[in-house]
Amino acid sequence: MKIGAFAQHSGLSVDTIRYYEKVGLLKPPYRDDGGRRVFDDAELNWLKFLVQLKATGMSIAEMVAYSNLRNQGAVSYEARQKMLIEQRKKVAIQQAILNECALLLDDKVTLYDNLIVERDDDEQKTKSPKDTRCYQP
Amino acid sequence: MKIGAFAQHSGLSVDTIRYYEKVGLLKPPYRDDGGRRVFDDAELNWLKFLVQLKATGMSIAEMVAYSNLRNQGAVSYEARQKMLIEQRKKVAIQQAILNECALLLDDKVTLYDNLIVERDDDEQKTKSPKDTRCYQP
DNA sequence: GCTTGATCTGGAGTATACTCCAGCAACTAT
DNA sequence: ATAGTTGCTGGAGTATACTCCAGATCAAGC
Repeated sequence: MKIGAFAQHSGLSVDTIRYYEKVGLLKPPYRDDGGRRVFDDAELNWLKFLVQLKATGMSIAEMVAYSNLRNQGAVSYEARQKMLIEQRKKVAIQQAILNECALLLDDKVTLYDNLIVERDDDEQKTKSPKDTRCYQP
Repeated sequence: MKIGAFAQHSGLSVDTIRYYEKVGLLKPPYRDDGGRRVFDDAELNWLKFLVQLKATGMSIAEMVAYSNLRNQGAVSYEARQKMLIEQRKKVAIQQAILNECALLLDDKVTLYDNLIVERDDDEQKTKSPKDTRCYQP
């Protein structure tokens, strides 16, 4: 598949694909007669994996390190696994932080419900104190 | 408290504190006789909240927008609540993505366990094929 | 008094990860 | 055949969020 389709299937832009190739995340692909890049499904799966690593907060530099290990073949299994274990730990930390923040946001949203009610109550009282008394004859 | 202590309590650097003030996340603090910033606990709590918003992936620009609403007082309750609800949704999405990535990483780590065993089996066979036959006399 | 460490200002510099552009080549549909 | 789309390269530019620096001031301990 050509770079446009490759980009679309991965959710990245064409420029980003070329950038990823330049920094070493993607291996230089086969070129057709016209000098255009042609990517295969294996490379698409690899790129999708990179996108997921990125979603975990891994930097390009780290992904390049992983990519280089991958290019060394079976001898780097341990090193690669170690990197993934490290990243897994970071994900756990991020998850904990996000869970905390989710609770905080929920609390704050509830708090604003209360603040809005209080504010509007005050407004009522200030504007026409007699109105409130209508309901307590 | 002075900027050094303020920075330490918030987990940010002194430079970052001044940067946050410059962009409008922190209001210009009281200055002592020597012209030094003096922060109070209320501002520390606000900053800690900002740090948590940042942890949810909110950008500085969005935080400034929120901060500006806050400075308008009670009239912006609804607008602020709306922002927090939006951010809460983004957090839910991030959580879903992270959960998926956590599963992926766990799978990959297990996969590497298997790959390592396979690789070492192959190595055994290649090096001394008789060895494997020892256990099948 | 003097040194040391914290703080000040304004502005420049950095890291990361893209993103865009000019100018050209090649494929594709009409 | 021609117009439009896609792709190419090399390099410059951008957005974000800091981070660092020079040169000065100020407070506190010896």
